[in-house]
Amino acid sequence: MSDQESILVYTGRNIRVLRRQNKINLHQLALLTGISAPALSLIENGKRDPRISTLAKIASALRVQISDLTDQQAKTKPINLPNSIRGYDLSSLQ
Amino acid sequence: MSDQESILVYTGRNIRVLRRQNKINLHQLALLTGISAPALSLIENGKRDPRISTLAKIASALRVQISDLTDQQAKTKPINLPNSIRGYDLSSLQ
DNA sequence: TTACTTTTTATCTAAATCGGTAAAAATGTA
DNA sequence: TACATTTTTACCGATTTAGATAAAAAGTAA
Repeated sequence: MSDQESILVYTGRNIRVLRRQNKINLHQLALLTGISAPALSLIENGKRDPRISTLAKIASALRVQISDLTDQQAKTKPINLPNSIRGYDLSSLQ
Repeated sequence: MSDQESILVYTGRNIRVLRRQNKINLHQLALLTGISAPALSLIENGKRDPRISTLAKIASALRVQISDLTDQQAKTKPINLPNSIRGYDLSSLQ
């Protein structure tokens, strides 16, 4: 043990890091998950205590395991895949 | 990908396996977590969608990471430590 | 079988999530 | 600066979690 930081805080931070690595904004993540952008904002800021099904939707959209969201020391440099398969095609989303 | 089993179902199963490996019943886990035994029963049976703070309490009581609860293929044979430090001293709990 | 323990289910109340909407604030860009 | 984008905050209503309690069901041992 070491840090005494809230699970909500570092889970939210992990989500934000992963979302920005995918270069999508809250609105786009909302479209991908079905979770509203305001709710996502609260979760990323550690101000909401999401259910595991909510975490599962986020993990699925970001293509990571739930543990990648809940691990305190998340691997910040994940899977650097070639561009062809790295991101989503969000062209259909405004 | 492969299985299409609910996160709730295998998370609940992981908790039940880990709880029984620690040889404690729902009542004792309730005392350790502050979560009522009926609530724990629902979670273990995949009938409730717990918040991550609830999962965190359970993980802490079982001395595992949250990811050990949410991983679909959990390591069923964890840390076989010597008896002296393996379990809790539950003698103070009835 | 009869006890005893453990788990499950039901009901109630309080509090929280969550989507939606709207507006405000913050951030970024020209 | 001005303008656009993004994020945050504040409501609202519907649904759900969760503790408490009690009772029913299931499991275990004698």
